[in-house]
Amino acid sequence: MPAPFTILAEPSRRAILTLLATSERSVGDLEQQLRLPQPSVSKHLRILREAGFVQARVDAQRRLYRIRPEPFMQVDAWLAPFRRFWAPHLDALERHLDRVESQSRRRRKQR
Amino acid sequence: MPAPFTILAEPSRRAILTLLATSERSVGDLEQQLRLPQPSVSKHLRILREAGFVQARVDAQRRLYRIRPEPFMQVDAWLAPFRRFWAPHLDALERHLDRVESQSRRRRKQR
DNA sequence: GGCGTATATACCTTTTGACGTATATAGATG
DNA sequence: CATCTATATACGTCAAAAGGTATATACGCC
Repeated sequence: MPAPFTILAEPSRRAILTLLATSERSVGDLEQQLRLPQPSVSKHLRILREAGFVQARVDAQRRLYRIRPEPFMQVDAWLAPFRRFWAPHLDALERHLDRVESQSRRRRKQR
Repeated sequence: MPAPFTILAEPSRRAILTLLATSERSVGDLEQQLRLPQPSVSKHLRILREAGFVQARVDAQRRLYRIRPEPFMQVDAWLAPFRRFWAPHLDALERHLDRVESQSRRRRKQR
């Protein structure tokens, strides 16, 4: 299996993941949002799935894709040794990120 | 300039950066540590330099390379929206709102 | 100035990966 | 069962990127 960074090199795949970060989506949904040909979306999703970035569940003819955390964690772990170059107060940063995450979750509830 | 993720897709470049995370190093130093041909190291360093990942300073005939934080920060920022999928600091409210996702996470944990 | 060391670049070859088009599969619906 | 919708795959083409070899540049030292 290719390394997570190899997978993330492709802009359309990053765009797909960013959309899925908000919510589960069907292939057609992604196709519309990104203005990409359907086979292209399916192919990227296959690569993302095989690399563990996403997971599909079946809903009639549709496939609903959602994020899986493992490969992201690997990327995050690889990044760790470099954080000291820009994050002198790591715990302050964590608090900040937690706050941002909480806000986005609250927003989602309103739908 | 290519996106940071494009640069990081190459394994030798990630290896170079990981070595530089510890300390500043010369080209020959990297060449030895990684058992790569010298032109290969120089070429990767050029790409890393042009993408802002590293910076060189001159010491006689040698070039000493060191990490620059900016592109790493960009990667870290891109990763932010995905942290909620594995970040352990979930308070009660967030657990409630994320019920569906929590179920899939629990299933995966069992493996 | 000639030579050794350190690094960079040029050029060619090969591989990898993305894209487009066509087609296959699978379920839904009348 | 014929047809429509949703998604996946197969195949051919093309371009970007990596690797190897040779050579250039730059500095230090005798």
